[in-house]
Amino acid sequence: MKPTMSDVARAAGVSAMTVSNALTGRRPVSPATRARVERAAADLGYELNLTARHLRAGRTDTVALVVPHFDHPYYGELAARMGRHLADQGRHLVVEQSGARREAELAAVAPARWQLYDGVLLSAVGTTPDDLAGLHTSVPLVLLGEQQMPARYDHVRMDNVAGARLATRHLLATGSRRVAIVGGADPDRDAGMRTARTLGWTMAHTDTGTAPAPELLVRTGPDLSAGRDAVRRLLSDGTDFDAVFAVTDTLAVGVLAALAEAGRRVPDDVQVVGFDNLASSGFTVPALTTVDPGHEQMAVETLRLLDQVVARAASGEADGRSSGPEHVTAPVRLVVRATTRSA
Amino acid sequence: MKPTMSDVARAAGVSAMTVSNALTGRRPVSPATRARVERAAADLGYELNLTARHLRAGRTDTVALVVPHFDHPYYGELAARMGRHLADQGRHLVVEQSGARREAELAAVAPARWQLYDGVLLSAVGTTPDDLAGLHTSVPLVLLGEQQMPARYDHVRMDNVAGARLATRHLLATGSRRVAIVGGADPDRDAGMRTARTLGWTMAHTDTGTAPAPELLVRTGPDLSAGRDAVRRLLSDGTDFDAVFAVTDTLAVGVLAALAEAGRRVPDDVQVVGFDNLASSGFTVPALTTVDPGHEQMAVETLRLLDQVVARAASGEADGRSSGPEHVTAPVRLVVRATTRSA
DNA sequence: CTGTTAGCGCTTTCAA
DNA sequence: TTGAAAGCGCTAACAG
Repeated sequence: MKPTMSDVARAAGVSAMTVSNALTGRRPVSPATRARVERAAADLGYELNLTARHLRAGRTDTVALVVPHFDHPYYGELAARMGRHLADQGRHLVVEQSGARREAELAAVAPARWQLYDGVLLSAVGTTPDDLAGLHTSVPLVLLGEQQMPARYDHVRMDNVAGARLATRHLLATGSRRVAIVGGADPDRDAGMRTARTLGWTMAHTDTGTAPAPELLVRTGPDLSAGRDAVRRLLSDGTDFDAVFAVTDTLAVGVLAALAEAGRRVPDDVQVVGFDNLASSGFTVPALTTVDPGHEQMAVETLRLLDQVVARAASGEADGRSSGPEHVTAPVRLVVRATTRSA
Repeated sequence: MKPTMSDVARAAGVSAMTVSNALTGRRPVSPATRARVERAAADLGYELNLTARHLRAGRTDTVALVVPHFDHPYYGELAARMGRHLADQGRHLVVEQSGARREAELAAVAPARWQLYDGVLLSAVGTTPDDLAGLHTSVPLVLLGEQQMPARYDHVRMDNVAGARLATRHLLATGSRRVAIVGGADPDRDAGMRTARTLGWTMAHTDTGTAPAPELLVRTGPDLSAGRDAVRRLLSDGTDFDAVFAVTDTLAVGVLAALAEAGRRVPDDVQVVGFDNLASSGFTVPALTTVDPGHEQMAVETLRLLDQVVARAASGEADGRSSGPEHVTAPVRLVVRATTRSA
């Protein structure tokens, strides 16, 4: 059997309480006692049991971040950034993967898990507002993502419409007239990221008194290959286009690959803009013009809200009115690189 | 106060034990009782406390994977793959980030955390074999990574030397004579991934009865920009080279960016090979030839070893001789794409 | 500075 | 089928 504090206490000839104090330093212990305790602990190979401490303390000093996929660079970068911030504050971050599945997202924020973590950041893509609104408690939960979300939770998002509008406007301002959107969505379907970015694309056209041709809207999957396939399709359909707004940088990489393979020059024949400003986006050939969604602001705001809601929960408030849930939209910014011409 | 099982029991007019049984289904409960319990639980907004269960059960059904950085695609893909496998088996994976720092890696496998997880997969890059060898217990731990590792733990790695040799041999076989290595290391320094891959590069030359010129070895950081900067330096130094072996695909992306910016054609003027076969590597311009390190085999082997060591720990064996630690090297494979000429 | 008591919330006995 | 008691390992709270 694994040795416990009592075992150490017996071996050192002290009480368990003293062992605890000696090991954690929470209360002063005489040097002699501390030495004896440490000796005994080492001899027995004693190891602290954190589950017991958590049960006792009711806190874990750990925050969980639930993302759809570990291997999507956007989420990897998000997790890394969050992890750095939390580590700076001496807290732990653990990341879980939901596979973008509704059940997995719900399981991750299920009541049962709420004692495991002091708070949960959920990057929701598979759940409906109703799913989340149905949760019957005030969990320390902050929502991230571009879906429609229930109003009762704090929520941080990026300004998708403004970003897409900015991107598309830049394409139109630099001489493009037929701007395809790769990864677009029907505006009347879901209210997710794609829909919002499609709306921005449409609005940019409206701004200049035009309207995009319907055949320029290409629906796709989320992966690199989807971006490539979309452009191949456009090309094989003979659709006329002189610019592509890819709704994510990931898709944009596929778009660039397809254009290169078809011998279309970027930006001379076709301009390209992405969205997300991934770390790798400055290193495509040519370097990708994209929309920065305000990564850092989102991270900072998210953690601020988390602290707020955790404090609210700690202070025993069931559904406190001290400060209602906030809904933050981070500001976007266009990053002009080499896949677009200068104005 | 949050309601507990006793609260539910009182409300339902039964014992806590019956609540537990009714809710978990571990033991049969009469339909009428179950209904009353469920009713009471719902009314009170009862939520299971997992920390208590874990303390009691001594297991968490959760495995932790500790990686240096969430935002390095190699680790993101590794985590995603592990997560999928474990989810298929009904177990949880949580991922932590060590920042590649020695203390963080040690903290992640510190005794204190071992009750939190049924097992830990450590992607070690910051620790020395001695650090890990010093751990004084038989933790369910499987090591991943290309460092030297202490023999007492299971360890899964890729065949770096063979892979680098394969890559370089391909470059030499397709007509290149001056093969630069970007991200190389002095063979007599640490025994990490870079050293191994540098060794493979050297061996490929030896295989053909030549030796690489020292100025073709470029030391770099790990990032995209490091790959770009390495090539810029090579170019500005006037070093003659007609191929680049980048020790990671990430560096290779930077290499391609720098070559494009300098107007060197790939593969006509300069051939390029990477290492890791990231998901995005098929979508560079041109598509990157690279070494696949056997991702899937590594994942499968890792989980096999983990199950083994967890079982060993569960069966109370202190340092069981039933089956010693295994050291597995996954086989590599060259993936030829468009940054190299065909033989 | 150190010890005693009690209990975090759940579940494994053992008994009815 | 249900219950009572005991305890997982740790640490507040209250002595001393």
